[in-house]
Amino acid sequence: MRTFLDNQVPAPAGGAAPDISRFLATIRQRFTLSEHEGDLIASQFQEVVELNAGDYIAREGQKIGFCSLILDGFAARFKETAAGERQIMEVQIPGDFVDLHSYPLEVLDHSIAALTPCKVARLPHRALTQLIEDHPRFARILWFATMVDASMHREWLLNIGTRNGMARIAHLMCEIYSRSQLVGLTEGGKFRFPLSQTQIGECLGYTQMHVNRMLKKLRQVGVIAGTGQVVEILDWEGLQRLAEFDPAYLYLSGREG
Amino acid sequence: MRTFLDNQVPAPAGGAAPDISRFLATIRQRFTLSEHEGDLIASQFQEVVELNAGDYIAREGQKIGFCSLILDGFAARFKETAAGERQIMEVQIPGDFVDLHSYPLEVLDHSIAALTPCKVARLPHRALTQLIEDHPRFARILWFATMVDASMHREWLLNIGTRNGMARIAHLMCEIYSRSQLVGLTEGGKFRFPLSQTQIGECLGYTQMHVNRMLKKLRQVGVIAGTGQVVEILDWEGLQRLAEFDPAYLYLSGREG
DNA sequence: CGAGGGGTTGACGTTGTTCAATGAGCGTGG
DNA sequence: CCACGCTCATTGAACAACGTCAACCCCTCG
Repeated sequence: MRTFLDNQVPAPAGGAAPDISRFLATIRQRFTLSEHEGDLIASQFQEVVELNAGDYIAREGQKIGFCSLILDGFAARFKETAAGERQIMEVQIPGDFVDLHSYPLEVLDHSIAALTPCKVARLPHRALTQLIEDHPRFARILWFATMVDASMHREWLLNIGTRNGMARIAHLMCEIYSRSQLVGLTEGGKFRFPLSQTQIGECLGYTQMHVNRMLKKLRQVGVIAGTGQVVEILDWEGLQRLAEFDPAYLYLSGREG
Repeated sequence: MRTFLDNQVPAPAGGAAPDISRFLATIRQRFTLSEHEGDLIASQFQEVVELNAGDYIAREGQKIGFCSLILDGFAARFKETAAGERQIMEVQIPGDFVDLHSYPLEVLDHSIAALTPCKVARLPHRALTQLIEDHPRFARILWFATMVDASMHREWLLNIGTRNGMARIAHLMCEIYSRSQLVGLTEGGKFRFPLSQTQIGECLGYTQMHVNRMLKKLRQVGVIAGTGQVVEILDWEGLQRLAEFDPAYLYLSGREG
């Protein structure tokens, strides 16, 4: 992966609304949403851009006028210390409406960058405001979506603050697997996990070397297999037990009905 | 402090609207809000309850129908592991609208409990819904308030994930001092900091013994003084530098104008 | 006056870091 | 085609940060 650079390659949207079905799937997991409402949201997206690994989607301190939805690829929210250490706060997968936070906040407190090549659809804040005015119900849905991010932040705090070694890494695996499953990105126990060991360390507060050793132990214990871009879960129950993983914080079950 | 128990002592609100001026001050720091609008919000609060240290304000997994605003005292958001280790995710001070998250989420992913005796005003979700319907502007303001919590979670992740020793503790001190200042709870460099060393540890992922040693070092270096309920900052610049504290994540400056 | 919550301190063990060397894979240019 | 520079992964040994165990203090409250 290249370092976090800023060269974006805009691609013409071609007039047709982008395929945001993965995003809609995450919404419909929790709210009822008619086909018409889904199309309405999709039609508001203005452009689709292709990003390289390392490209910024949003930048700390910047005032941006649009939100981005990941159609394809992986991204991450992160902040950096003065010494250049990076802390990743959330891994973003296809279907994630990544910088919805920028809508109420206007100026972002953190950055978001592509971890792999990404396809991203953009929705101007103006269109969002209009959408909410016409359909006040959407405000609650979008507010809810951002609150799930906050819930995930809290679980990560619990993870980094109280768990150690294999459990910490196992928990990250469990989360990404569960979320990938929701948007149809798993095949049996296999799922895409394109983070380098360095990036896993940046998620968990570990060095790359320590991540390497813990991954080795996880493989030795027999809960996961695969070392590259694709991870296979050999013992889902065991992995969950090891990580003390309880998916409640992801709010995957329905609310309204 | 007693352990986190569940005995709440309701106190009659007496008909008059509670004094939520500290909360309004935090809002007015970022948005313009007329006196009338402030009174309108205050009038919606239904009851004021007095809590003992350790009492729950909200409980993980519970479905609650109201939000709580801290009028007086300190509280904390936290989660627990199976082993009983507690991770505090946010320290709540007077003026904080603590479980506004429960409004969009309905079921909370974490618990909130009083750290000291607390006075808390309650606002039913129904009243909140009505308030937003009548004044759509309030939705943005409240959404914003919850997003600042998310921003604080991210800074805590950075703190626990990348900083160590004295810096980690210094950062917590800087945050509580800055936020206390906003609601008029500082006197010179002095502010109330009623967390036990155990609780500080639960915020930062340290044991009580390690917190003790780091506090000792902070005192030796001469940036803070005081060991009990009240902490005095002797060298604000030095403390900030040590902690790499940048208050931007608290969104204390105005937005709308 | 005894129990129990906090705080303080020391010796020692564990977890995770640092430094350092090595190899595998992959795209680029000669 | 191969050499090269690069990123990523792997491993070992020394070291630092932090946790554990244990003892002791002070204070408050019943």
